Amino acid sequence: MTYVLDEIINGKLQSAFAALGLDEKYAAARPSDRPDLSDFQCNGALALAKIEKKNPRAIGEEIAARLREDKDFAKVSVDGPGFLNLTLTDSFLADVADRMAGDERFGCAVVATPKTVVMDYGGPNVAKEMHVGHLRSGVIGESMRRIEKFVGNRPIADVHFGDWGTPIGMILAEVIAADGNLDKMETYDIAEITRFYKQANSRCKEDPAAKETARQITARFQDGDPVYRKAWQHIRRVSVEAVKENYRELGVHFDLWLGESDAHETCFEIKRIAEEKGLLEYSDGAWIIRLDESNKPKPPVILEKSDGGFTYQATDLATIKMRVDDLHADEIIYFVDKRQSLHFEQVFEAAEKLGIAPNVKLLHIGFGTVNGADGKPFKTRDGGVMNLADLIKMSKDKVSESMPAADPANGLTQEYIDHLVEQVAVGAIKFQDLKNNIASGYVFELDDFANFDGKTGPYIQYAIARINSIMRKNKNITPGKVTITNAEERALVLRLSQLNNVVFRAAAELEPSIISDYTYTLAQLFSSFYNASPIMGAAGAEIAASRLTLAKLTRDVLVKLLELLGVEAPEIMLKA
RNA sequence: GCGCUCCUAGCUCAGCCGGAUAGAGCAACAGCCUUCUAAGCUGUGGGUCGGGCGUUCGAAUCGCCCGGAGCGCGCCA
Repeated sequence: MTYVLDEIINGKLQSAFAALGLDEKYAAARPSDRPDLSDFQCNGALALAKIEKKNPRAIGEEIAARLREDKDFAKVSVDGPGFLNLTLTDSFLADVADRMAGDERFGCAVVATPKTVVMDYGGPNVAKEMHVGHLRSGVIGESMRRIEKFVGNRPIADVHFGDWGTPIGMILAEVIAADGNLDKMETYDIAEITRFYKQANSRCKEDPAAKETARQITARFQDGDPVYRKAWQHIRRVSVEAVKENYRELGVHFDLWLGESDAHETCFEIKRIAEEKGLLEYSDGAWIIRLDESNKPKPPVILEKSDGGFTYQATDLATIKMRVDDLHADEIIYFVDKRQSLHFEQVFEAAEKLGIAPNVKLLHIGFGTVNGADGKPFKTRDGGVMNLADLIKMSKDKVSESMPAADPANGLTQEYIDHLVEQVAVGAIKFQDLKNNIASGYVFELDDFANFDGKTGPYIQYAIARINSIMRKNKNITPGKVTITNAEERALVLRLSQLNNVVFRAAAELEPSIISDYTYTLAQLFSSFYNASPIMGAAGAEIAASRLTLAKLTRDVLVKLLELLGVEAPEIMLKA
């Protein structure tokens, strides 16, 4: 039996409400907005008063009278217009901490009915260097995958590689233009292929004829031309290797490395279903599905272009069908730049009309862009897009500047320090990405790279490293039963007790920032505890044992939280 | 033109399915290292929540209007 604090407190409220014949729907507690008055508050009396046309304070007092009989509450009061303020006893809270410390899930529940959640993030493309946009998608998606898994769902992450569209034709055209044919293709590595793509990209922007050639080659390639397909396989393989290396460094995991190409055959099926359902329409040489325009004008979904190639809307629909049929998805979640929201609205509506995803929840979680100081999407000095590898390198360079030298005196090897630099640098980048709401973008300040103070990944890593140090230096003490001896300890335990609530809210709202925010405040409370509650100088062995339990529990919870964010926790963290 | 999103402290952001005294980080200022890591802690200052009207006992939160910013709108993905 898991021990979930919110359920226990809500349970107490529910029985009080039920005993008074009040609707239990309003018997919900939440962390108090007024920590000076209470640990938890319940605003149910206010809502009930409106419905039952009674005085909210009178209802509140009736409920309070019941709750006061419960010895777990130190104080129950009705304040203001009818807020129910609940304060737990120190011994009850101490017991919560003991139970959390004794449970490998720290008192967190698991969902009653696990869902299969297909998660689509990353979305890198063949031959293109990964940039900060891919970073956000990967970092956010990876965190949500871990959160889904922790609460008991079955996430399946698919990278959904962009390996099928016009860029392929562009590269092929560019190589043919350079070499006369594709014979040398297999000798090109990722750097050369990327160079071909960049050239092709600027050529197609300037020259409509080049664009047309690329389009024709794309169509023939998709149609199955063996020479083109062979060249494509090389491009894809080399690109996947490069992308995997990028994601390995970031700690972003995928269960499936499928791509748009894998959906190609199913595109024909989508077209057939559309035809069967009478949804397919021929318009300006293209095959389209018209959408409902009664609410607002919405462009139609184009399945097949006038040149015969399928669009990415077609491949997205085909991919939905495959995820439903083959992976048995209950939910499909896309973590893609919010500028693509119209695309997903269109695709989801078409999927509904086609009936290819019955009872499957389709969600687009749109995230904001990474911006420069001017508030516009981040660009490098020469106006290009900041690529991911450069970004990571810049962060590492900054972290390296403040690293101590490897030295037998501090017990650190060069190998450890190199690893630490990576953990801190990547942790800083990822936390930055996860600390605000997904939908809001953030400003990427190069100058702030040297600064790891305040609400940052390294701050939390540092808190963990300090606890590790405490554990090392107090090996002779055995963690014991928790006793609350001061305000800092109480505040820490109270915050710890909200873990389950936080994790499930993050899962329900698909919002890792709920976790990053909680993680930060927990680390903050630990820092205060650290100053107020010494273990070595504790007044008595029992207090020392209690504090050691709190320190260890906090450390374990912080490590778990960072794990849910996809951030690593170094064992030792030193600065020069 | 149509649609979507946003406007909260000097800066970057939380809070938004109505509740009490609107919070944090950075920056600024003042303190704290002979004691478990100062990437830390403690404190101070800083707000017409873009503006207006409305709904409500109660609005940063809900509705409408206005102003400002960004993004997106059939054959790129």
